[in-house]
Amino acid sequence: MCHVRRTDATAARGRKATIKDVAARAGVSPSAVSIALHDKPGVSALTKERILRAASELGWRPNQAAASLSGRNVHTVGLAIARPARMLGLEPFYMEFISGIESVLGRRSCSLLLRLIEADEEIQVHREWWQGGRVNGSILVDLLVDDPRIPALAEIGLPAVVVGHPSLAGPFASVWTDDAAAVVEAVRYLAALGHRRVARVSGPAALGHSVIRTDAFTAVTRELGLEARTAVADFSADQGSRACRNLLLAPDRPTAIIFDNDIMAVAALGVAGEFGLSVPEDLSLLAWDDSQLCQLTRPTLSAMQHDVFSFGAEVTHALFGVINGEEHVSHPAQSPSLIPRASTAPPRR
Amino acid sequence: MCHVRRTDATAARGRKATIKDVAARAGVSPSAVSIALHDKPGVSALTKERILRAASELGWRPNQAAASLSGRNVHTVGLAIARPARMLGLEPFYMEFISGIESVLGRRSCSLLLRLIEADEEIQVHREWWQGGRVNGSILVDLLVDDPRIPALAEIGLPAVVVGHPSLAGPFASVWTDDAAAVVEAVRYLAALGHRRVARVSGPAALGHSVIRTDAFTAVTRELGLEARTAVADFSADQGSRACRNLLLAPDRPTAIIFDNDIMAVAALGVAGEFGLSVPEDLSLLAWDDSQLCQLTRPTLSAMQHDVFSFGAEVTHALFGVINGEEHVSHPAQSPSLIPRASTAPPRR
DNA sequence: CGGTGTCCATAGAACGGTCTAGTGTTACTT
DNA sequence: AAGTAACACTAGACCGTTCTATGGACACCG
Repeated sequence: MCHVRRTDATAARGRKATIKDVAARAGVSPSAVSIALHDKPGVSALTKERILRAASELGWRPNQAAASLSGRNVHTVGLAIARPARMLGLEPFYMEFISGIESVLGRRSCSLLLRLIEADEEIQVHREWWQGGRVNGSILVDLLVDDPRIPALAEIGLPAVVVGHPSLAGPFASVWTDDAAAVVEAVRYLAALGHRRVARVSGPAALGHSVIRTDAFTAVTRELGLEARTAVADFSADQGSRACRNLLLAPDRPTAIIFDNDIMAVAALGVAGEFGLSVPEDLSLLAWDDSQLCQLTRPTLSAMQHDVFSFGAEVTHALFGVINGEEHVSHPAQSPSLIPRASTAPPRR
Repeated sequence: MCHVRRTDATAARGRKATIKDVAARAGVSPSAVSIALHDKPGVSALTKERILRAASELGWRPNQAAASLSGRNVHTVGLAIARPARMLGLEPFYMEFISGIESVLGRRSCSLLLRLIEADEEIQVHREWWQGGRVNGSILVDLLVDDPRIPALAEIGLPAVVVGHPSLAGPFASVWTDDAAAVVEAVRYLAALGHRRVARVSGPAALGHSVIRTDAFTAVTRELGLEARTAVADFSADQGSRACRNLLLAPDRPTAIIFDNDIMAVAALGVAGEFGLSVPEDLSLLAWDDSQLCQLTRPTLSAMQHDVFSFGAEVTHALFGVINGEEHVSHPAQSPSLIPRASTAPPRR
């Protein structure tokens, strides 16, 4: 389809212009064109102008594949995400994260190679990308405890940055948020409001950061002498609701619940309604990964806020560090901070 | 910096294995390796096995850049999205759409080249991608009325599929949902419930589908003799709320409002609360682009449902059609259909 | 035994750039 | 005037594949 006209010269040949066409039109050698294009010393200002004019007249852009082949830089980084499609759509996290990545890539005229996959395909995909020379490096997300990707991808020498605590990252550089500190802040806040029975709905237990948060939650509630309980879910509204129901059905139901993302917290608002509990009087709810979603609900949701956009940008920055062989790329990103809204309050006496 | 071990041979040479290394190890010529890899006739079963073993021992994958350079297929399609980062995060639409795209790409071991950009960069990005040989084709979204991308990208011969009505697509193939029919269905439904004053909060007026929906809305409300009003917003919660407030402040406020996406509809629930109006008794709300979001709120939101995942898949399918030079690729996708939930009901007398 | 296929395998030319090593010209030094 | 340095530009190798043309080996046929 799309019957279209082409610019003069390309149309005539029926193919895209190449560096040779440009060289011919400007009356120089291909080398000169390459030099002119990259602003390197070696051609006079006059010639350069002539070359660039010829290039734009022919609508020529250097073929990236050819450039990569000699130049060694493919101007691309890879990201593979393994979560069910439906869930991905709803989670604001990834899109914001990707936006952050792009904000750094754009400045370097690099692009993101994206793949949404099943978890067991990921090693394969990165192998293909790296060994096939499609990417300069990759970003690894959703790290598991003892993640099989770490040894496998280290083995093939993939330059990568891990999004997660260094303890999960093996030999890779990593950028992480201090989840433990954030959990402590959240629990202390609820304790200060007067809550004595506090629960938490976590993400999948296999995820590295779930474990880190769970450990921190256990430690800090013990330290403060709180009654604590954790239910495991998978970030989805469904499982979040179910976990929440189970917690509320227990004989001594908690007066405050912390959720590992905002979707589950939003879903919990509905569950509270089912139980005839009013938020925050009967039940305080505290979300994680604060997105605009938390401000859309009534009551608005208190949340542990996290600048996901900047986080993505920092991770990408770190990846370029790794690619360029810099040392000491790993570093913590800004810690999530508590944004109190209308869903948390002292418990009813 | 990921100090890592490499597989034997690559470590020794300090670089990735190439087809020559594989050929040498298997004791054949590079051509034979290429033939074996692609399952083409020309090598004996025995040799082939030897070659594949050598390849896997060296961890070799064909370099995509080199393959593209001769083979002409870059196994990549492009997608550039121009919306502010924050908004993208919240809109479930794009992630689901991308998931759908991926579901088709994955089967063909193609990848998606993604860029989040400012609107005025888009032509430039596609030029770069296409003329630089980075993509085999692109998907164009968020079509405007008289979109400048259409002539510009047709001119350079980019194979592309437009997401939107053919009237917006110029010479390009397109895949679209019948928005006009959906608007009619929505309005008829509200009219059948007994609503006589119906309003609509649209997306940006420059968007092609906003215009199509607005025209349909105007036509059908006139036909049914309803009092109709349209307010323009930009899909964001903020502007959605504001538009909703303006509608509700009018002397004869509407008893039902249709929104062009679900974010704005969710935001409107809050606004209704501000005004002391209960949904759906005092005010019916109908969302568009039904995502799980609509089921998370209380009351749940009635919505025009739209299988965005399949839509993405169909568009991608069509793009492959265009790339392969097939005719008659354009076609409508499934029309959105009404999912009545708790936010719509007959108006209070 | 020469002719004709068939099968296996290879040589070598693309593909479209980048980059190094070089050539030729001019200007400046001594 | 010879030497040299700076500059403008080019030839050609090279990156890692694919693909076409071709060659050799072997079997079958008349």
